Amino acid sequence: MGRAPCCDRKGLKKGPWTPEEDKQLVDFIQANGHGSWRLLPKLAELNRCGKSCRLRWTNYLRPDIKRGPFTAEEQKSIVQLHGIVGNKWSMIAAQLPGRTDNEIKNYWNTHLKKQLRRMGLDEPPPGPTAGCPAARHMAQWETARLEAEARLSLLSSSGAAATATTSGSASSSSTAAAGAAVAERAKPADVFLRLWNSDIGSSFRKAAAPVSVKEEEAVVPGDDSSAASNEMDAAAAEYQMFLDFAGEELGLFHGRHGGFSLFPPLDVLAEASLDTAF
DNA sequence: AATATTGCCAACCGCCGAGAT
DNA sequence: CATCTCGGCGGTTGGCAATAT
Repeated sequence: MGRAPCCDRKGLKKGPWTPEEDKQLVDFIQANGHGSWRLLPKLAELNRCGKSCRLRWTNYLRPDIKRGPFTAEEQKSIVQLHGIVGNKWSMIAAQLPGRTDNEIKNYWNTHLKKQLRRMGLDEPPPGPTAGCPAARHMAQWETARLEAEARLSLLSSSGAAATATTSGSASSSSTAAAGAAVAERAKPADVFLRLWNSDIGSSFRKAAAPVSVKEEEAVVPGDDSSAASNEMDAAAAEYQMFLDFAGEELGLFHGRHGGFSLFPPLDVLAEASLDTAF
């Protein structure tokens, strides 16, 4: 019953790959394709588990992998996407051509997480709402919102007097409202703001806010948590609506724009071509 | 110069869903 | 339908390099 065993787990080499092993693997895949990873090590005469070969190929040897430091645009995309989908590294990687999920995960854990922590925007401490995706991602959401506002002031400064709202991470919904007002006047091709100012964004904000506040409250064991639980469910539902909206309306997770970023480059933004965004 | 500490990242581990038998 | 593996994913770790003391 079932398939044949994956591989003989005895005597297989582990640890860092040597240049010779790399060459063997690359030569074989370029000549034959990887086909079945289970059979590959035997066919390529590698003393490695198929899983190890797959990992080495996808994370390091693949010819289309982009090496080198992350660009500012890539960093932004990672932060924004992480704010939306969380630790779905493969999903984030799919939007960043040439980058692997492992690379992005490492970069997040070693660089971006620290940056956000310095800004006071790291994930909330474990608590009663730790499992609520809406609460968990509000900090990153806020990061993206602040950038949208900064871009708005740049855009509006060319026409009318700029009402810059870059007041830092402590800014509240009032600055969001100010940003929305400017957005209404400027009609920018800003995907984020369109989303933020939509009914979906509005209901998401309303649903998420009480959860964030509750997060700071201590929970006494034995308390009736059904009310809080209901709010968590509501916030999660709103969050799901946002995800659906982002995915279906914006083509966020289908690479429709080829190399996704919520924020197009400023020069593109200045041309304000809505057709390219939707 | 020697040692300790910190940061980085390649690779491993364990879990899970899909699919084969 | 049950059982089992494969392939893929996210979390974690170990070792090396860089930096600080």
